[in-house]
Amino acid sequence: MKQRITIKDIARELSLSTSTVSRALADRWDVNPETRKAVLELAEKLNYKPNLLSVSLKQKQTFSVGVIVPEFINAFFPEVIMGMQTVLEPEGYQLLISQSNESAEVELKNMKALEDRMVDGFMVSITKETRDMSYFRYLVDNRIPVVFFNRVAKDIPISHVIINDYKWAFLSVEHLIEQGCKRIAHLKGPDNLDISHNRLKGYMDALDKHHLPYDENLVVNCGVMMETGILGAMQLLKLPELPDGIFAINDPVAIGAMKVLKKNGIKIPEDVAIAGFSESKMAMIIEPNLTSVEQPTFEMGKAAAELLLEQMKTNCKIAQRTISLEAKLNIRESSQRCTS
Amino acid sequence: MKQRITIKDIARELSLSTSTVSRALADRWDVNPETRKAVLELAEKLNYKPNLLSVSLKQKQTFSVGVIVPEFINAFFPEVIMGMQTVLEPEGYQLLISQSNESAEVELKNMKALEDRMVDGFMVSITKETRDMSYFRYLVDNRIPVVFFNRVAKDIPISHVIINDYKWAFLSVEHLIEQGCKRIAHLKGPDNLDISHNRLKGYMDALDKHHLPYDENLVVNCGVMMETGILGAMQLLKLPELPDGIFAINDPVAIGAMKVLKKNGIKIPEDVAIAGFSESKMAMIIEPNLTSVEQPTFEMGKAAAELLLEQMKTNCKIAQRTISLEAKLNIRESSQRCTS
DNA sequence: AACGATTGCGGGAACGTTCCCGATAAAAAT
DNA sequence: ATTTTTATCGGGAACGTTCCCGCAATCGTT
Repeated sequence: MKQRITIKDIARELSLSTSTVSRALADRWDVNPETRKAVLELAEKLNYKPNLLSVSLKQKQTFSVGVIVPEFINAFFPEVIMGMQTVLEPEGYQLLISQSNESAEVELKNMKALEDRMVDGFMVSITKETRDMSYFRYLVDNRIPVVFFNRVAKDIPISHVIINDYKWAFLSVEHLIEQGCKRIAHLKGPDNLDISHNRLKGYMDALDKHHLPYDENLVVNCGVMMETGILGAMQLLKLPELPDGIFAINDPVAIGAMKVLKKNGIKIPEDVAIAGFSESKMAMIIEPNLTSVEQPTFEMGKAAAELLLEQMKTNCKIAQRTISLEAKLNIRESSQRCTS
Repeated sequence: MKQRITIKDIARELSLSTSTVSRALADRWDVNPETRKAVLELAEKLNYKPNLLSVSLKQKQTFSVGVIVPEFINAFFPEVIMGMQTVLEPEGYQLLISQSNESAEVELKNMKALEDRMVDGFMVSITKETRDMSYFRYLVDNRIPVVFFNRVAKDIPISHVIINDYKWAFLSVEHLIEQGCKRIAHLKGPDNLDISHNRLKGYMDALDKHHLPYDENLVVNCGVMMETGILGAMQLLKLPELPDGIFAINDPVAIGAMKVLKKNGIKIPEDVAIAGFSESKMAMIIEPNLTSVEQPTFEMGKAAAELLLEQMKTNCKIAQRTISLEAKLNIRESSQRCTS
C-alpha cells in the first residue's frame, strides 16, 4: 500500500479545513460552488481516492459481502456468482468468495474470517456435510444479513433462493417413464441437503403417479461429484436385475455413472436411459449427450443478491422469504429411445 | 455490521488502559503475566474480535490481495486460485477475486476497484484483449506488488509464473508427427497473449525439426473458448486439402473443433489426430478422449502466491523473476493411431 | 543510602474519514 | 437600526486500533 493523497493534502493545498473538503466531495449543499469546484479539480489532478478503510470504520459498513460456496471447479457456482456480481457491483459492493471444499470445518473457518473482515452480509450454499447450524443462528441473532442459495439448510429462518427441485425432478422422472422405463434407479444426494430430499420426493411421486413400485434398493446414496457417481453406478451393477433408467442428483454424478455403464458395455439409452440435473457444459460433450435439468444459475445469483440487498438495507427487519425459480428440462440422447 | 466488543470494553471492565490491553493481546513483554491472563480470558469470554479495519488503517496494509482472472467458468483458474489460497491463507491474507470476462475494460475497472480497497498486491492473468499496459506501469511505479500468472504481458518488468509453453507445445506437435501426421494445423490463440506466441513457436520448431513445411494456411487465428474452436475448425474444413492433425491452443478450442469434425463425419484420430492444451475435465469425457498437456494449475497458484508474498515482504525491492513450470503430456485416444 | 536498571502500566497522538456543532459574515426581514 | 435568516466554513470528537513516550514502583548494585 503506497502513500496516498488524503483529504488533508487537499485541505492544506487550498487552505481549507478537512471538513469542508469532505463536504465538497460529498456534494453537500453548504459549500460554495466555487470552492467545491476547486476541491474537485484538485482531487482529480492529484488522483485522490478516498481511503475506504477509514470510511468503513466510520460508517460501520464495508460494502463487501461474503460468498460461501462448496466448490467452484464446476461451472455452476461461478455462474451464480456472476449473477450476484451484476446486481451487487453497481451498488458498490465487493464480493469476497470463499470455497469450503465441501468441508463443514473449512466453511466455518472461512465464514469467521469473513466476519472478522466485517462483511456486511453473507450468501451461502452449504457443504454436503454441514449439520451444525449454530453459527448461522448466531448470525441471525446478531442481525447479520444472510441468504442461502441452491443448497439451503432446513429449520432455520433464513431467506433463500432455490429452484423448484421437486417439480423438475418429478418431470425428469416422468420423462424417463414416458420413454418406457419401468425400473428407475435414483442416485441420491447427501442427506443434509434440501435438494436431495426434494429431488427424491419428486422421484418417488413420479413413480407413484405412474403406478410404478418404489424399490429402495434402487435408491443409492451418493455424493455430488463424478467419483461418487462412479461408485453409485457400480453399486447398481451389483443388483440382481439392472435398472432400465437412472435419475441422478446432478450432472457430475450422472456422467460418472455413464462412464461405468459404457465401460460395462451397457447401451445408453437403449439398456439404461439416464437423466442428470443442473445442466453443465459436460452434458453436451459426453456421448450420448446427457438429458438434464437446466437451472437458471445467473438468475439464482441475481435473486440471492437482491434478497441480501433488501436485508442489508432494512437491517434484517424484513421477514424471511423463499424464492423458488423455475427450470427447464433439456431432453437429449441419453434418455431418448427410438421405441418411444 | 453489528455492535462488537472492542478493546475499550475490555479495558473498562478490567480498569486498565487500552494500551495495556492492546499489548496484552499482542503478547508483548512489558505486561504482567497475570494481567495478560485476565485480558485474554475476558477477551475469550466476550468473544472479542479485533476490528481489522482499524488495524489496517493503522498498519497501512489490509492483508488482502486482488486476483484478476479473465473467467472462472472453466476449471483452470479456479484450480490456480485454490493453489494461491493454500499459501496465502495461512499468512492471514484474503483473496479478492475479480473476473474480467475477457474484457480489458472490465479488467481495468476491477483493478481500480480493488486498488480503492487497498489490496496489498495483485495477481493477474490478463484478458485476451489487454493491450494497454499503462495501469500496470502505474502499479510498478508506485511499488504496488503485482505478479502475472499464466497469461502474461510482454515488455513490462513484472514477475510472472508460466509453464514452459514452448517446450510442451513442441512435444505435443512432435507427438502428432510421430503418429504419422504430415499436415498439422494449429488453432492459434490471441495475439496479445504470450502463450499464443510460445505455443506457436513450439509448433513451428517441431515442424522444422522433422522437416515438415510450415504452411501459414494451416495456422488459423482463434480465441480461447469452445465457440471459437468451432469457428476455427470450420475454417480448416474450407481448405482444399484437409489437415491430418490439429494442435489447438487449449482444450476448449480443441473440443469445439472435435465437435465440428465429428459432425462432418471425419474420424478422430484416423483422419485427423488432435491434441489440446491445459488439461480440463472435459478431456476425459469427450470421445475420443482428448490428448492434452496437463498444466500444474495448483502449483502455478502456489508459485504466484509465493512470488507475491516475496514482493510484499520486501516492498518490491526484489528483482523481477520468471518461474517456468514443467507440464505433462497426457496421450489419449484423440491422437493415438493404431498404425503407429 | 543512593543510584541506575527493570518491570508494568497509562496518556495521547495518529491512521483518514465523517459529522455534529458552533462561528462568522453577509443578506434579508423586522 | 436591530434582529433573524442564510450561506460558508472550521473545530474537534469519533470510529478501533497501535505505538511512542513517559512515569512510578520495585529491584539489585555499589
